[in-house]
Amino acid sequence: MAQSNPPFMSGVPELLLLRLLDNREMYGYELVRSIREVTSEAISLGEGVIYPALHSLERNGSLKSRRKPVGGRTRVYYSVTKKGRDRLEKLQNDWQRIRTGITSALESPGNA
Amino acid sequence: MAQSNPPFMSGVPELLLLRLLDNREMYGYELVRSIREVTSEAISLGEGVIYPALHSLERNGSLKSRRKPVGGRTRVYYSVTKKGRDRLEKLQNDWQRIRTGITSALESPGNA
DNA sequence: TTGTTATACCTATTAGTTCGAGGTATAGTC
DNA sequence: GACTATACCTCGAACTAATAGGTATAACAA
Repeated sequence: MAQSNPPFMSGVPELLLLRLLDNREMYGYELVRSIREVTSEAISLGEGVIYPALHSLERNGSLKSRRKPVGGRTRVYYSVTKKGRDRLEKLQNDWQRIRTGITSALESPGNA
Repeated sequence: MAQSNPPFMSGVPELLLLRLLDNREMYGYELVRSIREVTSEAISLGEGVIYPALHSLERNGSLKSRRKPVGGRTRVYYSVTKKGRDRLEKLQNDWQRIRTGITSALESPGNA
């Protein structure tokens, strides 16, 4: 059914990925689990969201990757570039602005 | 250029419209200005967003409308139905959950 | 050895919504 | 007579998250 436009999720995968990878390099499968953790289970993003997002971010220069063999398997580790850090900062600003705006609206008079 | 997927905006028009109309009936042009106000200018939605959103919400039964002639012009006033109130509650819950999750993630260790 | 689960990567398709630009028409002001 | 504000509307483009499905190895149990 591919429920497409879930409310309030646009930009969220990108923000979370950049935020986590700004800390330390991680690989896709690890990021999937990590996102559940750092959001206190509030947000869960599947591999079908994470991998395309990582590829897209690498394509536009926000991330770089390196392949690292670990115990017979190969992991692809991603880390943030300068461009990615700039993008992260912009996203965080956008988030703050919208978060504040909505909070403001929801608290507006008439909140019986 | 129709900049399409601005971060963090999905679901926002729907939430704000339902929230404002839950208070009192309003018409489209009024809602456009009102949204700027109640969000402290943080969020601005054009008519190209508002009118289609209103039509869509009416189509799915969340809103009902009535035409009201005012000084030679006709305004279309919208108000929230039972279904719309349910939808509003769900959206507010979604918003809280995601807002909390993201806050949690952004405050996670490594916030140099 | 067979079956199952966890790890680890990936793509294709769909859905649908926000956005800017543009269009019509009336009322009021300068 | 021109301009701005009010008030409604549609169209097309762009984009992105979600589900479902697919491959392959390692580890563990039965």
